[in-house]
Amino acid sequence: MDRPHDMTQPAPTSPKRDTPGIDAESHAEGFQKTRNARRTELCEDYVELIAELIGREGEARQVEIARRLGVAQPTVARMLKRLAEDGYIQQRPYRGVFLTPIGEALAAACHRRHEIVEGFLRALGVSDEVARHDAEGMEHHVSEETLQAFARFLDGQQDTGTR
Amino acid sequence: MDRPHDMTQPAPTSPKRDTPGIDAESHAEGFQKTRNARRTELCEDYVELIAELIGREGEARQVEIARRLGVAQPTVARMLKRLAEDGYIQQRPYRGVFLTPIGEALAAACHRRHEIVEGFLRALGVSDEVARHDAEGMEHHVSEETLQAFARFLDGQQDTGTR
DNA sequence: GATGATATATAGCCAGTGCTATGAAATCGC
DNA sequence: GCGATTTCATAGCACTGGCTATATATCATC
Repeated sequence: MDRPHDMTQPAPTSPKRDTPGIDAESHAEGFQKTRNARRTELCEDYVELIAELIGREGEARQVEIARRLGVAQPTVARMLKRLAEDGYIQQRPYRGVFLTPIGEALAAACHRRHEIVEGFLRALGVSDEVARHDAEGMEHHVSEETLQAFARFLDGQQDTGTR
Repeated sequence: MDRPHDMTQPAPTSPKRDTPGIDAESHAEGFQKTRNARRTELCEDYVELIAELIGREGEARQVEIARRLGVAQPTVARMLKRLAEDGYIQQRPYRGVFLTPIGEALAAACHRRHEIVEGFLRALGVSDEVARHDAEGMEHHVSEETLQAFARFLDGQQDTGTR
């Protein structure tokens, strides 16, 4: 079992049921998910960046990844090892790092999400620079449902916005 | 100096200037900010939750905070110590934790932001549950400018939406 | 006021993600 | 092909934020 979760209390919700609709447990669940998502976010940032580098520079080297992410090279090295173990990338020493099909798929999904979020913010009137920055932070927390809503809004804009 | 930033490279942008508009450095800056923001996010989550608990239950105890956040009580104890050192809260052992004026202000700001983000998502047609979850994740990454855009949209909705 | 329950504090562990320093391997230039 | 440069790997450290186990302090009840 991953987390025991301590079920020893005998229904602690009953003594104080003045909460509107959200009980403590589901609240906690959300926070836990958010915490655990941090690992995934890093993976996504790496894979997305690697895809971008390959597309733009023809290759993705550790030093360049490090420079883009603003971290030291050994930090990248360790993370790449993990990404390789997880099957997202393939490392060819002194030739750069490449995406596996799985990695490509993840990168594409992230890129699509990023584009939608950033485009959405801009459509709302947010400045380019801020849209880019906020999109970078938000993208990992946008569920598919919300993404659909963003996309819907963008479509609507396209119809009415070009008059 | 906080981060040396390694200025030893002689203008590394010049050899490959095929990037559209974003150089590696500003890219890196964004990631670094996002990383450093994590500490702040936790503070905000705590302060916001404490305010909510005080408002709803009349008091905020460690055990309850722990239950809401889905973490163990010692984790909360350590974080509360930090929040107290940082001047956000005041701990009165066995009587609960209270917000300082600074803490109150932070909590209010976070609450406002949270409300706007969640309301905005709902206005976009996102289901209540998902809106709540996504807002929790997104709120820390929404800049004031984007928040204003969200608020503007909500105002617009109010006018045309009630027809 | 003793005692059991509850609340808090503390110690010590682990994993993750930063870092620097440094070693080893490959590539490049000549 | 040899030395310099570049690229990558590794070791070892710090900090944060999880955890469990356990001690201590307060509260409530009798």
